[in-house]
Amino acid sequence: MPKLSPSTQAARRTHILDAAEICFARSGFHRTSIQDICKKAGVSAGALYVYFASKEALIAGIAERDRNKLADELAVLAGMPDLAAALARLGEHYAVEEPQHKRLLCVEIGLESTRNAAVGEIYRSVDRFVFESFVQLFERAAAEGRIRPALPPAELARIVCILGDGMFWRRAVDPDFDARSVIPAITAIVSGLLNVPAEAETRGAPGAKPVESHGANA
Amino acid sequence: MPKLSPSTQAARRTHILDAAEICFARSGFHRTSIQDICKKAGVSAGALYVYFASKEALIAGIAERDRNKLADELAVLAGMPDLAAALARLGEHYAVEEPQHKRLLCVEIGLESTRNAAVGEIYRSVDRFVFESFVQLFERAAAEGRIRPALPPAELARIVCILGDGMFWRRAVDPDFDARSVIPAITAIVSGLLNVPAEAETRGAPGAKPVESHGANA
Amino acid sequence: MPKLSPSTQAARRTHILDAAEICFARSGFHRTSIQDICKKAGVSAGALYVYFASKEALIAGIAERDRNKLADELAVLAGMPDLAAALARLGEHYAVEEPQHKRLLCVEIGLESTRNAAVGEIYRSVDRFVFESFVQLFERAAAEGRIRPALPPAELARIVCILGDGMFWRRAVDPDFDARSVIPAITAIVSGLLNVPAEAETRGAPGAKPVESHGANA
Amino acid sequence: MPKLSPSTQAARRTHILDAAEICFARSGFHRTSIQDICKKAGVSAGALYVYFASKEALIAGIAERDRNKLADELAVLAGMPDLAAALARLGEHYAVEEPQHKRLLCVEIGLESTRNAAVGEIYRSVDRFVFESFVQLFERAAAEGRIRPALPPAELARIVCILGDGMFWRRAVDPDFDARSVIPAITAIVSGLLNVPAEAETRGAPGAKPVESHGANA
DNA sequence: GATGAATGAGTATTCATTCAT
DNA sequence: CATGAATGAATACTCATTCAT
Repeated sequence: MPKLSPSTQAARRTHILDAAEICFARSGFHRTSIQDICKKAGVSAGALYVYFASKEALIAGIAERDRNKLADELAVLAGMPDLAAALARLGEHYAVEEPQHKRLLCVEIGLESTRNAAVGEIYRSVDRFVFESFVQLFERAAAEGRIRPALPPAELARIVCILGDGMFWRRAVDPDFDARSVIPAITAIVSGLLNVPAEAETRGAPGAKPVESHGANA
Repeated sequence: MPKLSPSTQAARRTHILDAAEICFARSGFHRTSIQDICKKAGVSAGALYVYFASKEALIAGIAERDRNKLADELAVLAGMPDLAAALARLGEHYAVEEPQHKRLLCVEIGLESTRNAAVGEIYRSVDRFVFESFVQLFERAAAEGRIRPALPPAELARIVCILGDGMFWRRAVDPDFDARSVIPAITAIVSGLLNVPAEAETRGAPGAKPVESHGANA
Repeated sequence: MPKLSPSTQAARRTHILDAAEICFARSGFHRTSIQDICKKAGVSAGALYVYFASKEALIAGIAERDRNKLADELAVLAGMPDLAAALARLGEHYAVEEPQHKRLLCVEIGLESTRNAAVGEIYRSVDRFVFESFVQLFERAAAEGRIRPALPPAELARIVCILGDGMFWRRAVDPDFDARSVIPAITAIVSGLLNVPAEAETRGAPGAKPVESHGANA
Repeated sequence: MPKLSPSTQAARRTHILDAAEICFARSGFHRTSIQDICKKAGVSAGALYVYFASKEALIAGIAERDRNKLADELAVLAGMPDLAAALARLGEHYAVEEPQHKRLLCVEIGLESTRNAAVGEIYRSVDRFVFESFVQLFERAAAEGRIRPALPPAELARIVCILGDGMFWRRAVDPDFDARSVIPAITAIVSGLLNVPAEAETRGAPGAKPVESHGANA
């Protein structure tokens, strides 16, 4: 077998990561054995170790791929004109559409990031990127007059992150949680914070009104 | 040998749970060995197995104790007259005062709850209790005119939970997170949602103003 | 099972070392698996690891025991009045009586001592002890007029060691080697080097004469 | 693909053996992996297996080459007129000049010879050759009156071998051993055993004097 | 002939759990 | 009740060897 083409190698890596992701999500990093992953991937232990130097490297690989996907998606979002709609879309995606196994994986990665230097590095770098993206998004939108927030962009970003984290955690851990039904209220809160001027409101985030109304009569 | 008095037994159990909690928080459930816990507790393996039938039982014991403490604290909260202040106090407690190791433990428990029936039972029952407590709290406060929320109590409770979850997750996983600096804004959001009538505002949740102000100029 | 008495513990350790010694001698350190030793000792893997922290520790334990035995035997020798007889006895013991497996073990230890710090430490410390013992032996004997060597004690010790090493190596590695038949000639050489005065010669190492005779007419 | 010329094949074999020798000497036969050797030789695993059927064959190849070199060197020696000088030269070469890694390799080979039939065959055949060479050397020298040993040639050969073995072992295993400083005394012993007639002594084996002198004053 | 990815049995070590004392 | 030695299956990882390209 001569040297595999880089694309084949990458495909092999991806295939193993896919299998590992499923196993890790199902049982957690530390209750998943290398053999489990090999079986799932239909690959021998030796072959796996051609692509990943250790179980740690596999975990880091999973974390990296997952986090990079998040970063990519956020980058796409940053280009959308309607900020509130984009955020609603993001929430919808992560809290409703994404399959349960990905969410558990995400908790697993976050937890691992506190105890594993390599994963921690990856995790925090993406976390910083997400935060910075939000800050820039808000700064630009404010500069262009699309929003008039009462809070500075960094604080706004913090709160948006916390709301996202809360949705994500609840969604991961509470099987009865109906994300769809809270998204309107959450969106309304965010809209309120962003304080989108009336003339800019084209389609109105559903549920935005309540917040504004009670804000008005406070 | 005469049977140990129930109180001695309970003390022993508590002592072992304390040791387990520290170990579990430090290394996670599945990277902590029974021997680690025995060493920490200064107890032999045989003795540990007198009080806990298995490692699973120990994990469930930790989960139960942790969740019950949360439930207890919430029950105390329910008796406080000033709702917004009570919530701010709760947030302060969990997001600022509580030591890091407890927070990681909590993530660990939540994650375990998705894969371990016993822990899941405990976890969800407390989760339901917390939710119901909030609902009742809000219902009572609304009935008594202390708050005038635009949203129904259940939705309100959902959002408060999500905010709490978000703070807790971020606090567990992000070493740079400064909970104290976001609490005012969070409190303002909640106050906005609760819509505390002007005459009821005794001390004003710090940061409540911003939300109201920008709500006003929406 | 309460704490085993120290003597029982020591017996257990010895039992495992015995099994390990046989296995190591038979197949070498690195072709012997822990399971081989467990089987030979009739002990589970877990039990073995109660007494030895690692395979390395087991190897070091073997080396230590073997070297200490050598040191002990040499100490006994040092007390014997007839030096030449004592050396002949030592040679007889190591080159003839000792079972083959012990000799291979010894080569294994020597080789390991060049690549394993712990074993190296043990090995060299005993080596130094052996050398120093010989030096002192010769110094005392010379001071008391029992020998009149032409070489200084240290050089004498060096050569005796080399002769011993040569016998031991050959005995370990050459299945046809008849140690018994060369001992007389070796003894004669050593006697010649020690130059035992005529009146002191009680039993005359066989073959001593030739060396002296040709020494005399050189 | 056309068959490689025999000389190219031999060169490849030699190249691989060179790499293997370095690796084996550094880490021992059983802690050296085929991959280590491939890396050192800059050759793929598949290519290595074209030239050597197995790791065993590689070890045997190393043993064979090493032993044959020894036999060759001894054959050269056999042609030298001055026996004592030739022996001193041989000792000098193996105990002083030869690099440490070769000596460890030699111990490794000797040890392996006791457990591996193929290596054992090679090892013992060279050992016999060395012994027989010495015997013939001594017989011829005695017949020609160049030496007048008190011992029969075979015993003489045995002792010379033992002295050589002792030097080699010590040199391999004792980092502080100063071979050069003992060679005179060893040479003196051998000269004494050979009993070179006075008129034959042309240049005197270095260090021969000491033995003679103390022989004289016995 | 050469490559190097793949195999899969084998390795040292750990660990939840038991049970003789 | 308490002890801690003992169990033995399970784990991550290695490595001699093969073989499709």
